[in-house]
Amino acid sequence: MIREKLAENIRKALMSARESGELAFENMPEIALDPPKNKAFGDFTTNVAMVLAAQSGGVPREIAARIVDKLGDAGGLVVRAEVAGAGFINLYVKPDWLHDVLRRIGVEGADYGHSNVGNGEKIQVEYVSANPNGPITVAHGRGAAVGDTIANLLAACGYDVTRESYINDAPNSTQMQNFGKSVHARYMQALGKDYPMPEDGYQGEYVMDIAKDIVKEYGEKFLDLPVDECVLKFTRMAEDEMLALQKQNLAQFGVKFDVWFSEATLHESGKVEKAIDELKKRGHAYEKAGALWLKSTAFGDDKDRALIRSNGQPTYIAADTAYHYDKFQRGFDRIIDCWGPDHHGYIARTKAAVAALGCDPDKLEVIIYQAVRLLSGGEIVMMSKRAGDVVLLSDLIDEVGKDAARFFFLMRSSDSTLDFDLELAKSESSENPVFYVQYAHARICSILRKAEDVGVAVPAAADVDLSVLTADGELDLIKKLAELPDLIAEAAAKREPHRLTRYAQDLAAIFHKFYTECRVVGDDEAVTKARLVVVKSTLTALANTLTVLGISSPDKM
RNA sequence: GCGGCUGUAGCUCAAUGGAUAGAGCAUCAGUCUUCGGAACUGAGGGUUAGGGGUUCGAGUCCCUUCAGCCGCGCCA
Repeated sequence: MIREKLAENIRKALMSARESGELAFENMPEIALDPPKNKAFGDFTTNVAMVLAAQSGGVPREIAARIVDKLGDAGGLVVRAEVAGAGFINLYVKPDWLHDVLRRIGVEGADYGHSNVGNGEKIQVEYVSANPNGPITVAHGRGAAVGDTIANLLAACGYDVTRESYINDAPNSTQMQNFGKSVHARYMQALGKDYPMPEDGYQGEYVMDIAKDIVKEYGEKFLDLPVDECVLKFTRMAEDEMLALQKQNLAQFGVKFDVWFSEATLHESGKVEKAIDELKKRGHAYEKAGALWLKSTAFGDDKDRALIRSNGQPTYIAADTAYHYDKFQRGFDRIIDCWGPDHHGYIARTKAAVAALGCDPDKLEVIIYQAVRLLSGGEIVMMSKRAGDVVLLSDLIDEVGKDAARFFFLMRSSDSTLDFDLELAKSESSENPVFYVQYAHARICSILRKAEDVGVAVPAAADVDLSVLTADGELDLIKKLAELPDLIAEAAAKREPHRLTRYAQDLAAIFHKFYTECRVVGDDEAVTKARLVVVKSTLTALANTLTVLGISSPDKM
């Protein structure tokens, strides 16, 4: 588009200046063209003169002046080019580049903002990955929103994305055993027995619900079973129920996985053993104190990690190593794991394990999102699964709605802890950013309904004289629309979904301003038609942004 | 002790190494109120935690000090 054309012309100017001896440089610098922060600095600005000065010497402003001189009107694209500040070149582009933006949006529609930079590269995003011993909680919620949106972003950029969640269902894990014991204790209690909960048992209400379900279906049938056998049976039953519940919770949140990968199957299929054998074969495993260890220190980890305990049971790390080995064997070009903050210490060992297996650890990328604090009336709502006062994702959705929940989880950089203000999220006012954004969408729909009422159809951009668009409110809005493709590409590349929520808010604000300044459906037919194109284009860009975020675009509110 | 994240306006947070550090909320003052007022305009408010360094140029990169949160198992 326009920027490639401008960059090409700048390159030509540079070459020409070098040939005439006015500039000296060895390597053609990258031509960065950015919309300036301050619109008094033109439509696009480039720092190429300063880059050249740093590379080959010279005074930036003088270099800039020579480039401007050679650039001329850049083949008719540029109205004015000027040197500013420390050596920036500010370009004022002929206004019809904005018309191209509108025409492009009209043609691309729901694909506007998407690209093919991924070029079909196979990429896997793993997120949520909860223990199947309880419902999805608010703590999982951020991971679900972040992982899902990163997957959406990558898909929008032409990657071949696989969404996957790992089920931590290893039958001999202490967590799952504890869970089974808790269900068992509640079962006994539900039948009126005085039976103690295990130490570190799961106190959540849902455990009692599971027990009651078992009583309802089977009555006292399991009362005489040996405890161990009964616990195992209950673990399996409860796990199935929880997994189904988790899927339901996530579906309610707009999250669906292509693959649910069970840890238990890794043990059953012998893949854990195989991975361990491979590590032994490669000489990266050794025995000590009756246990088998991975020599992860040889690959940058702080200490070696146990693979098989002295009691013969494989550790979580062993299974996780087998899991990542399996991912690599499935042929992904890139693997992204999305983990909570308590897992940051596992990056080094997971990469070490992968490297020890002969896979490229650089293909494995781990995104750590920081914790969520729920605030209600300024007070922190406590979350602890075992204590039972956990906040469930389904409760949060019931409270504030799916859209607000997703938007709030995605508002901040993943690196920052997130304070989730419940009152704000459910307030139906302009203070609530998700309402502000959705309101803009609904308002546009309302304008389009109005146009329909008075019998004006929204024309195609190509059929309209767009040169009547000259007001600041109109031009600012179109410039914002023009940013979307770069924004999505950048948010995808940096794995930063929060750029989208910010863009949505900015776009909504600029639209509201436009709305105040520019009446759309009015007496002047030419202006009405052109503005309808602008409004419809805004609708498209806003809806596309919200779609990537997994948030609905309401026609009415 | 080791490691991670964070520290920016009264509050919550933005800012590919770029120009005068920006939004929202709150406060104060206004607009408009026939396309949805869930809107818009303006003002005040800053030593980007402190110190050093790198360079044309640092909130951003490096070093260091301080503060807050989190993690550091033959748990998962």
